[in-house]
Amino acid sequence: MSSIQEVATAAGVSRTTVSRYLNRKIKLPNETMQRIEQAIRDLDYRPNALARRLSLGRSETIGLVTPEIANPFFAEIAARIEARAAARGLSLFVSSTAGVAARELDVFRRLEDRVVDGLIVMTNRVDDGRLAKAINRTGRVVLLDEDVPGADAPRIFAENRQGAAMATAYLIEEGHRRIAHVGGPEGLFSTVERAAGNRDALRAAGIVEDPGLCIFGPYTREQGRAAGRELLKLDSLPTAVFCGSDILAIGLIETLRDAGRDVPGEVSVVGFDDMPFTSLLHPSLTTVHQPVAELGDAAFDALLALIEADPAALDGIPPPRRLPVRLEIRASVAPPRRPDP
Amino acid sequence: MSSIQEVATAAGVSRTTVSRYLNRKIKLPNETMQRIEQAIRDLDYRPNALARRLSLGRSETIGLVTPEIANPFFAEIAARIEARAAARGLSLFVSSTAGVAARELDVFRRLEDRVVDGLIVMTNRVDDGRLAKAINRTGRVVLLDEDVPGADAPRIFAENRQGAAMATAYLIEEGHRRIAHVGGPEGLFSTVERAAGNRDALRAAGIVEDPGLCIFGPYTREQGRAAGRELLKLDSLPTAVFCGSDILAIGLIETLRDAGRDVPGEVSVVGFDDMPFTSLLHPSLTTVHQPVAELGDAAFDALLALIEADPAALDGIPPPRRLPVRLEIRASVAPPRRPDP
DNA sequence: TCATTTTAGTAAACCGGTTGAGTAAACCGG
DNA sequence: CCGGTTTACTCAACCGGTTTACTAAAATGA
Repeated sequence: MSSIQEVATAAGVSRTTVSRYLNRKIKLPNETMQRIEQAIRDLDYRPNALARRLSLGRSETIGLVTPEIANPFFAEIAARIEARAAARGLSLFVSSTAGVAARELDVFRRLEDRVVDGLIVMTNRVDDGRLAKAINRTGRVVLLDEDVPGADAPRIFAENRQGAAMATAYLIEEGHRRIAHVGGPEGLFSTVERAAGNRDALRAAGIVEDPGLCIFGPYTREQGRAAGRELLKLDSLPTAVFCGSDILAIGLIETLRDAGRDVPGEVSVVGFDDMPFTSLLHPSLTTVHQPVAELGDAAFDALLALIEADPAALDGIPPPRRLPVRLEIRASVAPPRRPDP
Repeated sequence: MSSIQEVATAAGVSRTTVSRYLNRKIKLPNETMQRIEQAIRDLDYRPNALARRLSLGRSETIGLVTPEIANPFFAEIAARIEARAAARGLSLFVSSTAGVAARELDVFRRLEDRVVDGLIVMTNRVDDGRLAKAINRTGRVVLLDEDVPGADAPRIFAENRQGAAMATAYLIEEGHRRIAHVGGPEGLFSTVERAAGNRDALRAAGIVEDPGLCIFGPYTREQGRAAGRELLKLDSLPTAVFCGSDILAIGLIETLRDAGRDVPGEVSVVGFDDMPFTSLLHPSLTTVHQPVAELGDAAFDALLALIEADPAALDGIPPPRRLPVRLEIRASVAPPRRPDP
């Protein structure tokens, strides 16, 4: 691999000149330009990115922190961000934390080590304060989809509360009144918001929320199954369930089906996220669609602004951005068999 | 951010000493050690990875090239590789090429720019020779899942041919004799191998392959739908279809279902890959399971060997590794209604 | 006691770029 | 023809580590 010095020597100029020329910081007479171009071609020169990075103090890389990259919802966001980053010549470093605090925090070390210039963080646990502290210490972080209370960072969220309200309102419209809620981890931002939306819709319909029909736990398929088992233990099943995520809904439906309960015949189910492939499930899942592409784009743009803006020009962090959701009506909801009183 | 020089000054030693100490290349008396440790703590020192990378000439990053990270099959492999890389302190740079040659080749530029130390490449197109050339020029590449003919690189593949043969043999066992094949892009390694396996099984059963029942095209859901439309145009539907990938099977089933054809009642379908969630589809998909975890691990290990081995010690590229597959029997296959003659 | 080995380091080059400050020569206007 | 401006560059410092080659002092051995 040839260096800029070799190019300079071959072209009969100093390496400063070559560097400036390549970065378009200098106007050169045609003849000199051509000598440099020729030397670059002859030597098959490519600037060493490692050297440039050290010199500039930037890694031209951004990091994406996801709980689980194998989850299609996160994978889709990752794809979107990758595309946008690639278009800007930025590399994307992806981390899959499995919701383990240590692994999340480890990524911040990479921010401090200058391995990445900034981070887009999606978490799925309730922070004990360490994450917020890490964010505030390093800066250059954008929170996506899930909040970290106390962190000084731009935020991009879906309209969780409205989405949940829409979902539950739809169940009510279809005639349901005994509606369970299977939500995410207790205390987690999205859980709280979606539960609130669920409550909004119930109240608006004059339905008293039954705490016995609310089950919270991690956003996993297994938790969906567990919730299903809980519900099956009740004297009578609710006629509908609003789930805080598709993955919970999937686990729930599995259990109900295994127990011989028909969905949506006996129990209607609504999810949240609209993961790819949920339309192919049996029954195809009625769910609240999150605008994945827009979430990814907005997060990327916010991070770029954070990285490129000179720190002095930053007039505080922007208010959280809320992206609209919509209800995707499919086949997992039907009117209850005997309308509840 | 403090530098190694500041630590050295604070500890009253030279930066050489600090560097060597941190890299365990020197034994120091306890007292000196403690002074250095103290200085590191006081200054909250973290080595600048950019500087280390330039100095070492390594980026401590590997790249993963996928056709589409949003595809759960690739996402799962990415997750696996990420975990293994993280355990080694390596970063993972992920690229989603959408099967566009230019984007694939672009990643190789990053290899030349020293942005990554090596690449794990999954492609989904038939190479026109450019990819092979790029691989041979840069080296430090491992091919995963899909071949690039003429490339000098370690290869990790699934037992495509055997897997396909198992799938088709299973259809035959169930009583099918008129079996269509919906394969990937013509000429692509996996397509060719899986088609061969399909043929193997047909021949073994004395069935003459009907070229009119073979449809090839990209590994996309839309192509699966298109194939479905093709099959529906036939005078009579085949009783079973072996698909070269789950995503093709999904598209195919969609079209068949939309046309009112029952799967597996009227048509049985087998896929390939065993993407996550295929078990939740309606009907749950019988498919050839690819050992995702093992594929990822093997690819990572092969790349690590390539990067860490000193080039002289490399005695040629190892032969392709073949990982076993198994047939995952679910619900998308049933005996034909009237056994074909 | 003196040579030899070990200990505990250090100086300086190197990785390959970027950049602020400066300069020699050509040009230009009055 | 002189002073000022423009053109076409260059010098040397800098980013922050790693590493080779070397040394002064202490410990060891004969």
